[in-house]
Amino acid sequence: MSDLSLYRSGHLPPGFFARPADEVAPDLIGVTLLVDGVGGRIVEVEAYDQDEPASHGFRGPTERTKSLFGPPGRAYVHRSHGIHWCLNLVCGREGRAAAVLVRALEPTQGLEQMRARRGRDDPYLLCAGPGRVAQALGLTGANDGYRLDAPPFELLLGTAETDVATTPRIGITKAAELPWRFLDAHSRFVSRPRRRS
DNA sequence: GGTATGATTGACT
DNA sequence: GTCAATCATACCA
Repeated sequence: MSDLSLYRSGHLPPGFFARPADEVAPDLIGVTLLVDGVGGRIVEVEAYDQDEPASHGFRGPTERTKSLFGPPGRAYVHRSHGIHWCLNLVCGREGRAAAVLVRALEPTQGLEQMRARRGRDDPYLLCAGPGRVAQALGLTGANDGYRLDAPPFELLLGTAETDVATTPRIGITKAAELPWRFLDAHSRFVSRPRRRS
C-alpha cells in the first residue's frame, strides 16, 4: 500500500488488508461500509493481533476463529456475550490472526432499514458500538468468512480528509494499554467519546 | 463434569 | 452509576 489518494472515492485498492491490523485500522476511518447498500462512514475501529492476549487468535485457531486465520479481506463475524454479533475485517496474511473490529459508523445510507432492524430512531444509537453496527447492517454468523470486495459487502474510500485520534481499546481487560483504538476525532457517532487525557 | 469469563447492550437505581 | 441477559469457549478438577 502506498498512496491512498490515488484511489479516493473509489473502491479499496487490492492489498489494502494485507498489512498489519494496526496499520490498516486508521486507514479505515472515513471509509464507507455498506451491506446490500445499507451502512455508512466508519468512524471508530480497533485493531487486534494474534500476539496480544486480547485477540481471539491468541491461543491459536479454533472452529470459531477459522475465518480470522484465513485470507485477508474477508469478514470475521463472532458472537459477543452470547447475544450480539461483531464484525471484523481480516487483515495481514493467511495463517495469522489479525483483524480490525468495526465499532461505529456514521449512518448515511438505508437509514430506515437500519432503524427497523435496530428498533430505534435516534441516528446516534443506530451504529454506535460493535453490536449495534452488526445489527443495523443485518450481519450474523451466517456472514462469517464472506469476501469484503464482493456483494453484499462494499467498501468505498472517503472523499474528505479525516482527523484520526488514537486511544486505548474499550471493553477488554488484557493488553488494555495498547493504543489500538482509532476514531474520527470530531465525529459524534462514535460509541464513546474520546477518553480524557 | 463444573465454573468463570467475555472485542456488549439496554434497562434500571 | 449497577446489573442481568445468554452462550461458546477457556480453564480447572
